[in-house]
Amino acid sequence: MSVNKVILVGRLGRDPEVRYMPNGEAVANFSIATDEQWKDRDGNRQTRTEWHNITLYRKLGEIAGQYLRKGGLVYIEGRIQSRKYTGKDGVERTAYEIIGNEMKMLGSKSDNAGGGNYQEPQGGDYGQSQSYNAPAPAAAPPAAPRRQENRPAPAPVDDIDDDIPF
Amino acid sequence: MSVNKVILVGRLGRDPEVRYMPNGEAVANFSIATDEQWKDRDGNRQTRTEWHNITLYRKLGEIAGQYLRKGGLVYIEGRIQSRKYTGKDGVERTAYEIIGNEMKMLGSKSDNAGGGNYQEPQGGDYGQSQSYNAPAPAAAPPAAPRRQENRPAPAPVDDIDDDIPF
Amino acid sequence: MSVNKVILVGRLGRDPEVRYMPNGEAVANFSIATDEQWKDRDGNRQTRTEWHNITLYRKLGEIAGQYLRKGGLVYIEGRIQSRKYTGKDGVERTAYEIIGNEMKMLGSKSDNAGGGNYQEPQGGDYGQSQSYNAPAPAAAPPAAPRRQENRPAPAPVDDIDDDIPF
Amino acid sequence: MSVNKVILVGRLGRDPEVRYMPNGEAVANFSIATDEQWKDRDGNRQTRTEWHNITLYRKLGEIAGQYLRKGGLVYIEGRIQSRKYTGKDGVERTAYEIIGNEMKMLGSKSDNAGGGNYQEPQGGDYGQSQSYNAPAPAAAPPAAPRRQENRPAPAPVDDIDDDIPF
DNA sequence: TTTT
DNA sequence: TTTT
Repeated sequence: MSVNKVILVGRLGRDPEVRYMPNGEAVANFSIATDEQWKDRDGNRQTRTEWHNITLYRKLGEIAGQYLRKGGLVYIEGRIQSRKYTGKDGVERTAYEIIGNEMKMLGSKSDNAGGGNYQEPQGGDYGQSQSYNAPAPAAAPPAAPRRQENRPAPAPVDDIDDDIPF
Repeated sequence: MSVNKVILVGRLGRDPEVRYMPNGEAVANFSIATDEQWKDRDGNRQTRTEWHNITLYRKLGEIAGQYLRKGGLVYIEGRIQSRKYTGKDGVERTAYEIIGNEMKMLGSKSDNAGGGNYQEPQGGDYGQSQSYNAPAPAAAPPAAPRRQENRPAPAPVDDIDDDIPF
Repeated sequence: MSVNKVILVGRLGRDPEVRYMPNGEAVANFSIATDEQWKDRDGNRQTRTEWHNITLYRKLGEIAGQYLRKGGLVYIEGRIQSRKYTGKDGVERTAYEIIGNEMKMLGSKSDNAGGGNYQEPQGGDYGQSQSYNAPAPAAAPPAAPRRQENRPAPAPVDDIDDDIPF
Repeated sequence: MSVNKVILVGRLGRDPEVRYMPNGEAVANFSIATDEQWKDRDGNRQTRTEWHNITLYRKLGEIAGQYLRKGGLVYIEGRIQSRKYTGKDGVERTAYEIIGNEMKMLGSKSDNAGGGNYQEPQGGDYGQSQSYNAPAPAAAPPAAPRRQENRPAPAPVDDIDDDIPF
């Protein structure tokens, strides 16, 4: 009865952060930039960058952690989701994020590499069943950390679900 | 080089508010609900409603004011845009909204009517050139109010761009 | 590395036809109309109707058979797929269809009803894992027909994969 | 009242062909490949390539002719449109194409270059008002050829609207 | 915080 | 006909 769909193509501002929920499922967070350009009334070219906070769960989150890199170009399909939280300053705010259910690495050349000993070093597309997509389980410490092979360990678990959302 | 696209189908929580910028161009604001449903681990059906703040400029804004109504089903295509603002409490927050560039009324029956003496009383689709879409001009009092025929006058101009974004 | 996505909202020209593959999985076929309207150079309003052939597999196909009806408004998300076939006249042609992986019934009122003794008589949304979506298995006779409760039996199995694609 | 939207990201099989209508407006034609990959029941990785015929009118068509190149990665947003035609063999067929209203060059590196003396040698995004998009004017000889600077002249005009659609 |  |  309703549709909530977002399609983004943009570049990562940083490498993804991958954390694990108590049940061992991965949660990857990163943000991507999209730019819009237009000419103002004086004919001057203007640019505006929008940063989108992306959250990928489970298998997609793991793949993001393995293959996506700062500066890489990525296609994300998902939905908009808001979340209320209270900051360190005691102020309630609303955070918005994109919960992705589809992710495809674009830009075949240098960016988003990752290589390592994986079979898909360059590009690929990955889907996730919408039906598995329970809304925004809060990130939490991993039962079994499952360290990534070719990148640093995820942030310490006590950093998770801190007061700043992204 | 990047894509920022949102596609929503949902119902309006209230009638649109239409205001006018100094140059006489319309700005319509309203929010629409999308629902997602899933089963939790106990097999219980869960529902979550997300409210999306929509902004339509110019011709699209005028058409929204004329035809869209609380409860009506609408298709919106646009882009995500954030905006920083400082609330009455002096706290800075970020508001997110969807700047629509396409709008189509769905739900042929009672909702979204409007009828009046227009030729398209029921449904219709309306596009807007992306190139006309300068990013988020701040809403402002109308140079020439151009009252809507079949709905109440827009909110008093001194309400516009107040501290609460939506 | 690539994206092939179609989003349609339109009305069914006929009730869906549901057939079954040898393994018992459902395949629903129907077409939906989309209209575009524009003004020609003389200012006359023109309309053009495009008919889209939709194919839904498995669970989505079953749900379509149960709930979608001629005239009903439906949201379909999927991908474009072509298929070569040779007609009765011995001529090879290419058929295009939309393989849907998401379907949502819109238009809450009379259309698309179905009612019966199902829990979701009016609207609802249904997803399908992309990963289950093997490309276009040919439709075939059912191993176990599983008659639909509130609609006529599917077309005789020897009609399936005939020379005319839709 | 309806939506007909296609979003594609894929690579061009050849350089675009640009022709001109009698009124001097450009029409660019090219096809792009999208791939889907899945594992069959034996766990073997399968690939299927779909070729999409793209048509871009006016400004978008000119930009495509200037910047898009064989092998380049491109984002296309548009609508599905069918067209009946009779081939040399006297057989009537239906051709499907995507009429694009948005085009963005992706893949910043080598592909899609074009450089020349233009200001946007690498990537960029270009929109087109939906409202200008009259359905499929037939391609025709140019009133004023307007030769492209950095590519060969368009196909001879008597090749246009021949019996084979793409 | 990305990229051109 | 592209690409990895």
